Amino acid sequence: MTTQEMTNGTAGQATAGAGRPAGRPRSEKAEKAIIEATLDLIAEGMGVAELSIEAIASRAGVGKTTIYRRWSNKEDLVADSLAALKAPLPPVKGVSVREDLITLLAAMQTEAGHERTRCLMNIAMSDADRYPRLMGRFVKTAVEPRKQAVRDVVRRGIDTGELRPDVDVEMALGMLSGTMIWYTKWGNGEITDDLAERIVDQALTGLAAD
Amino acid sequence: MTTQEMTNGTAGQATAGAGRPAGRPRSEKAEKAIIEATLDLIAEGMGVAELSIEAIASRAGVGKTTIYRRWSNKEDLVADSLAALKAPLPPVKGVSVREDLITLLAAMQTEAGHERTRCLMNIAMSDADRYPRLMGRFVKTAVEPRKQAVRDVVRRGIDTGELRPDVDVEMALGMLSGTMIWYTKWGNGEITDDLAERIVDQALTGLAAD
DNA sequence: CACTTTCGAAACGGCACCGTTGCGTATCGG
DNA sequence: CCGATACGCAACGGTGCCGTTTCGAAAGTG
Repeated sequence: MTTQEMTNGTAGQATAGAGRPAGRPRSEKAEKAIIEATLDLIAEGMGVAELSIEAIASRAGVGKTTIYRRWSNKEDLVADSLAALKAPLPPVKGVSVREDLITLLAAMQTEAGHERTRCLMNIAMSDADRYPRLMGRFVKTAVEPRKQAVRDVVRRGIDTGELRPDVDVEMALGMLSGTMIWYTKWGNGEITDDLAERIVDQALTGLAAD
Repeated sequence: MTTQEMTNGTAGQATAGAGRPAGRPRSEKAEKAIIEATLDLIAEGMGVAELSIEAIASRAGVGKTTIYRRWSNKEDLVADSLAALKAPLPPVKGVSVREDLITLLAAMQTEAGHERTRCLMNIAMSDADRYPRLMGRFVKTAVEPRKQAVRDVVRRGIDTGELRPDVDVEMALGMLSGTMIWYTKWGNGEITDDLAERIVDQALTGLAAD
C-alpha cells in the first residue's frame, strides 16, 4: 500500500479504546470536503492528469498540507474518491425480464445525463490505460455492481424460460450496456424517453428475419 | 475561422499560377512531421489538455515558431491532425449480411487493438464535451464512415429480406458497434478471435426464446 | 496547565510550458 | 545578387503547479 498507515478508516476521533495517539484528531469534515471537491472537479470535465492538488485544496477550503498528510500522491486520492461513490441501483420488480431490463437501462440513461456520472465515465474510458490500479477500484465499486444487476436479470430470464437457454450472459450484458453507452455518447439527437425500451426490444427480438 | 488565411491547403509550393507570395515556401515536410508527432503523442495516451506545443515541436524536430506560424492554437492543430487520419475500411464481399457484419466488426476489433486507434477512441470519449468543434471533425472523418459502412450492410439486409423489415437501422448500428466497444474496453479476458462472430450472431438471433 | 497533533494560510525554490522575439541560415522569385 | 519569407534554435518574462516548510491558532489528552 502506498498510503501506509494513512487513510486508516475513519481517521477521526478514533473511539476505539486502543492507542489514541494524542493530539488534535484529524478533521473528518475536511476529509469529506477534499473527496467531494475531487469528485466535483472530475465531474466538471477534469481528467486525472489535469487535476491539481492546489485546485482541490482551494475548492475544498483546505490547506494543501491537509491533503498531503493523508494521501501521498494524487492517484491514491482519486482512488479513494472513486471508492466513495455510492451505487444507488434501482430495484427491479421481478415481474418480467423485459420490464426489469428496461428499468436498469433507463436508470443507466438517467445517470449518463447527470454531469457527475457522465464525466466519471469519461475517466473510465480514457484514463483506464494510464491508471490501472485506479481503474480496478472504479470497476469494483461502480461498474461491477451494475453489471451484476443486469447479469442477475438475464440469468433469471434463462431460468424462467423467457430467454433462450443458450444465451451468452456476458455477451447479452455487453450488448445491452454497450448499446446504451453508444447512444449516450454518439447518438446525436436520437435519445428519446423510450430509448431503454427500444434497446431492450431490439436485443430481445434480434435483427434476423424469422 | 481562427486560422484565417493559415492552413490554406497544401501550404507548400503553391503551383497555382496565381499570387505566389515570394520568399521561401513553407516546408510541407515540416507540416507532415508536426501532424505526425501530434498523432503520435495522442496515441501514447496524451489527452488534448496535456498536449504541449513544446513536446510536439521537439518530437517533430521542429521549432515552435514553425507550429505557431501555421496554427494559432492547439485545438486547430489537433483538429487538422485528426482530419488527416485515413479510414481504410475493409471491403465487404456482399455475399451475406452476417458475413459482412462480421468483417466490419472484426476490423473494428483489430483497430481497437492498435495503440493509435485505441487512444484516439479515448479522446473521442473524454474530450468530446470540452472540444465540440474538434469532435465534429473527428466524427466526420473517422466515426461517420464506419457508421455508414455498417448502415449500408444493414439496409441491404433489410432489402434482401435477410433482416426484419421493421429493424431500426440506427439502433442496429449502435448495438453492433456499442457491443464491440464495450468488449474492447471492459471485456476483461473474454476477447477472443471469434468475438465479432459471436456479437453478430447474438444480435441477429436475439435473446428472447421463441 | 503542559504536551501533542492538526488546522488553514502563506511563502519557499524548482520545474514545465506558455506565446513571443531575435538570430543566423536556407530557399524561393525577380 | 537582392528582397522576402520560412527554417531551427535559443532565450525571454510570465504563469501555474509542484512538494515542502514555517507560522500562529485550534483541539484534543494527561
